[in-house]
Amino acid sequence: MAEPLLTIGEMAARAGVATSAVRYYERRGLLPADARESGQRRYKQETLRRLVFIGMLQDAGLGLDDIDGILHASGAAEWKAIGTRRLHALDEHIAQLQRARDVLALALLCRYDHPATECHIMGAEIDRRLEQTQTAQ
Amino acid sequence: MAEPLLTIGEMAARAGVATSAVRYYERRGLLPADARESGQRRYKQETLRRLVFIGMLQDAGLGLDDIDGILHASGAAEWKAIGTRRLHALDEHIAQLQRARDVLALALLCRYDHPATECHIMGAEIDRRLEQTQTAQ
DNA sequence: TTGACACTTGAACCCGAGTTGAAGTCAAGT
DNA sequence: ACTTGACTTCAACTCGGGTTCAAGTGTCAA
Repeated sequence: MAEPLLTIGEMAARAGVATSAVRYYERRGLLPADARESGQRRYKQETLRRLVFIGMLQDAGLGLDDIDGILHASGAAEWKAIGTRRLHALDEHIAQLQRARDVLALALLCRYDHPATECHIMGAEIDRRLEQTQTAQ
Repeated sequence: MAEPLLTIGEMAARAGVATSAVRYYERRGLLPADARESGQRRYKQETLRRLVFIGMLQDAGLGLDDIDGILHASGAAEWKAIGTRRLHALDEHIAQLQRARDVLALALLCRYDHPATECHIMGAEIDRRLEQTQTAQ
């Protein structure tokens, strides 16, 4: 089998991250300090997969603390709890961005040459927001 | 008309932001330094609306530099150019989050009690990613 | 043996968007 | 007269996720 070990540079390139990030993850305990060959890091294939996995979770908006929690969870229940929490947060985040997107798109439809703050569409949105905070207290 | 002026505290509360943020925006030139009454800021209603507007753009993912560009644009063409760029970025961002969301949701469906990295669904995703970076060079 | 090259370390620095703290000012109320 | 409360300034700090730097080590080829 003699699985070939990867240098930090190879692994980083294959995962599409900087070597500095790999060292940082190792420092944070997200990646194992697999082995050293005359002082230099040599990583297992498995560690490359873990590195890619970290990237996927980051894309989903998880912070390195959460990722650490998932990687070091003692059972599926534990990492799924974190994942579920983040999934909800992500859904909410997406919905919020979608609303913001729609407002922005609408504003771009303004036909006249006035400053953005005076756009009647934006004006209506601003009023909506102001009323919300008024009534929210 | 004698439009009532707002103290920084009132304005911040109505817009739902911290007073420190208002001072910060003023320093950055996003808000006008309307007036002072014995050293204290007094803002026009219009400035409150501008503050809310800033919040809306922030929600849409714009940075304060872009917001500054929009607020100080010399014509609609200028602010719309910024807005359009950010709208595209926002669309891409939402799409990317959506993909990440789907992967995360899928991973949570794993039925067995193994660590997240060994989940076969994640495993497949990891392989997809690895192949992408392989072929992408 | 000299150079190129990829790697090593720890510490310091970067960014954006504010927040925090210390020390002071001002007007109103008791 | 004193306290309270909201404000003022400026500089320094926070946070997350790294990046950059200086100085050094190890290996290979010409």
